[in-house]
Amino acid sequence: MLIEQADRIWEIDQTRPIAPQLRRVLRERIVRNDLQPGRKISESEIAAQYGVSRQPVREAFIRLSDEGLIAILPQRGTRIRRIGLTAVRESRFIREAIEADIVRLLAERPDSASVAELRDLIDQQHRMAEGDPFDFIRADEAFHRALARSAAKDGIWQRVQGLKSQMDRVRFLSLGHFPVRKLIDQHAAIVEGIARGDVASAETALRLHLREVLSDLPLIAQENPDFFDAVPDGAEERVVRLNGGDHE
Amino acid sequence: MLIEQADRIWEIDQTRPIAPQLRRVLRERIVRNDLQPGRKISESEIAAQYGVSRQPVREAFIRLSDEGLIAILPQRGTRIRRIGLTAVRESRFIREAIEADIVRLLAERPDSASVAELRDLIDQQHRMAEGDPFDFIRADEAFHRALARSAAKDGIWQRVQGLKSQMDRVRFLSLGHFPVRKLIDQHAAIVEGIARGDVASAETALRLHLREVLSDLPLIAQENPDFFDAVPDGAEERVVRLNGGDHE
DNA sequence: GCTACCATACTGCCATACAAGTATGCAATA
DNA sequence: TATTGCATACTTGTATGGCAGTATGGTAGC
Repeated sequence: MLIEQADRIWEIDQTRPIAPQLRRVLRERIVRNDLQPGRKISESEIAAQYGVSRQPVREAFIRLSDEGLIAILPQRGTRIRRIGLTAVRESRFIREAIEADIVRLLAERPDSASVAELRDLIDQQHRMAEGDPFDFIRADEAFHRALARSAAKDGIWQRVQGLKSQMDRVRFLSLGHFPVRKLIDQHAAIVEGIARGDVASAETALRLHLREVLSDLPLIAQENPDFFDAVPDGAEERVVRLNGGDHE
Repeated sequence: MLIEQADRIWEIDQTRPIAPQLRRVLRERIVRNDLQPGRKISESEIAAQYGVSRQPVREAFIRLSDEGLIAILPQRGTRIRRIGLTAVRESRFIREAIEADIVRLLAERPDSASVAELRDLIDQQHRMAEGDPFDFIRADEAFHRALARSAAKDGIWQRVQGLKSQMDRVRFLSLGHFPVRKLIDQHAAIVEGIARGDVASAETALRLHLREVLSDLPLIAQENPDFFDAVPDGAEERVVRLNGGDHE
């Protein structure tokens, strides 16, 4: 289940509700940069492409627009939004805040079953460290989701996913060269913090981890200027100070 | 601006895009319990009511469904969702996490202009403490929004608003009897923590504040059983431990 | 060569029509 | 009386046509 529900996420099953399927497919195509930022799309174009009418396409567009993946300009057209540094950072900020509290919950009352499950997931990650980066991304996703579920906040994960799409676009741009080993080690640090009931260290580990993922965001933006909004340079990111170590 | 853009939020301006207006109006009606939980609504009913076609209504429904305010059952109908204790608590949890980090940011680098603005808002709240509860809710909202804007995370507030609707439904049920004075004092505690640069105390003040708002959630649910989902009692809420004061 | 104008094609938005599934009430039957 | 079957009136989902506003390319005028 972790590896593949993948078979053909790219096809539309005409016998089931079309609009939600389209939403999923289009989001995937955008996040994976198959539909490139700046490209114009239209309801009729996509409708023809998938052999459906414009109506479900429109409904998919609306949801994607809410997610910030496309921009609908009335009477002018619809286009894939470029990746906005601000949007990505805000998504990360929100996600860090939420997951930090989740991890604190877990560390305050460590649960051996959950810890075991998380360690299992990390083992899986080790095994696929050298393989397809896609698989690792899925594994990473499973890990973070497991964190939420362990804290009995599974419903929250669904909310978070809408935000995640912004970050995911960046991750798919940096597919090859992110430090898998390092990320796995950070996962492990989080879990061990939880297992020891060390709230502060678990929280710090998580915050560091989520910052790592986008640490070379400016670099990626420089390497793929066409995919990003004009960068308002000088606008440095403000993140909360980590609780460990430093003091006034 | 704080008091009234209110004139007639309940009317539809046929010359402007209809779907977004409908979304706003319907959300307001649901949050204020004008459209009561459990009630069945249909696209055609609402369409006739506002003198528009089904299409924009449908699009508004989709968005409201994403917010968790209504449930669309294909071929069966659409109904106003009852207030789910879990959904409310999850919304509150997320909001606490985000705003806690925002407050930490502010307290780490106190900005006299922002502090002055926040104090102004609190003065306004004092002046309208005895007045229409609606006005106080708006003032409270302005305060929390100002927090986000001061941290240069204004974009985040828009994301948070989607979650807030769940909490707002509860607030509108408890309109008369929430402790306005106490809430204002808590606002003040947050601001003074920020002003002193006391990160821990500001954060704690905010977390306490957001918990206060829903402290009598079970009571409200008991008093208005028709508005709430069947309560899975015994499921107590898990919140993160506050950093100040308490220890094992 | 340059500018202003206009026809045309295209867009998203809305209205309407049709399709398919579901609840409901009534009637026929056991 | 209780139950089954069906006609009917809903529901949402999808398709299609018309509308108003916008970009675009060519052309006429200078």
